[in-house]
Amino acid sequence: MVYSLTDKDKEGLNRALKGKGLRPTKQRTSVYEVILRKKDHPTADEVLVRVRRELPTISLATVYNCLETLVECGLVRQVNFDRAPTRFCPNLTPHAHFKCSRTGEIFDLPMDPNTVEHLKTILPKGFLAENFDLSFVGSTNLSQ
Amino acid sequence: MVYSLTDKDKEGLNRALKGKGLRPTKQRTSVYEVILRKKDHPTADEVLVRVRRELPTISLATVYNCLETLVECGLVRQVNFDRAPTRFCPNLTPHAHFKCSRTGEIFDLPMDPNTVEHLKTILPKGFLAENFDLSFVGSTNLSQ
DNA sequence: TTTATAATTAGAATAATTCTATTTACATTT
DNA sequence: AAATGTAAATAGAATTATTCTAATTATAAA
Repeated sequence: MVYSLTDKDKEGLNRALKGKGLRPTKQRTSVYEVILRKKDHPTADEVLVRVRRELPTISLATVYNCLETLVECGLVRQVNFDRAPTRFCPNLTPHAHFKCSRTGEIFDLPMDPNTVEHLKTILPKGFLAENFDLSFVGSTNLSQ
Repeated sequence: MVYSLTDKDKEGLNRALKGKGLRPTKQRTSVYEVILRKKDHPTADEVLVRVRRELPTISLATVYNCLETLVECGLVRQVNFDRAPTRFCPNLTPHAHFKCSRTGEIFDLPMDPNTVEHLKTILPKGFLAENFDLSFVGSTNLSQ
């Protein structure tokens, strides 16, 4: 094994899975590992490539299954942009996403609790949000 | 013609298209008409069905072309939810979307300018947003 | 250890979107 | 008004993204 989860992350995964009555199989562990290791926003295809370095025979269907499980457990989030495949994100802190239309790069933008609270004020009575996805598209000028 | 655009909407369409050097063909007009008429959030497939009542031979590819053009002209917006086909929205006022996970229904949630300004404060220096997409998923209890 | 269940697998199936090559419509120039 | 050039529409194929299916394997519990 080239990579491996920290004890803390491993434990977090085990606890979250157990909470749903699910098992920490090597596929799930490996997918989680890959998602945590490089904190970018891979598509399912990209996850497949990375996981295959550890588990050369894993299929795309299993990667989808594992990612779906991780999302259900609240360990991974899905990120959507217009007409683009789903991307997956291990950052569980409140944040938005920004895609640079020039480079395609995706950035996490942290949101303070105050902003999150402010956001929720737009929910009318009777609307209970389980989660939200806030994505910006624009251009970056990071040269300064 | 059963339906038709108001003069105001027609003019808005013409002006927006002309601004991009494009022509108001009957397909574009009809797609726009359908999108404006029923203010829900149809997928491209649903738009096809509706437009075919007017233009029975129009193809899905043309519907995609027209929708893309309308998006580029700023007359229609795309709405994304996890693992779901793109939906299209004619509401150009600042708002978010809420999808009820029970019924699948999608609601527009208006955002006041103050909230929009607040949102933009999370953009770091050098990040210029052209647009954003804010989507909530949760449950509604509209029985009260 | 048997048994029951959950998970994985490959590959097929489906759904969503884009591409291609041809035809048609439009606007402009003659 | 006819010819010309370009934009748009078209059908259908191709591609991409995702889900489903049925068979096999792994795991946990009895």
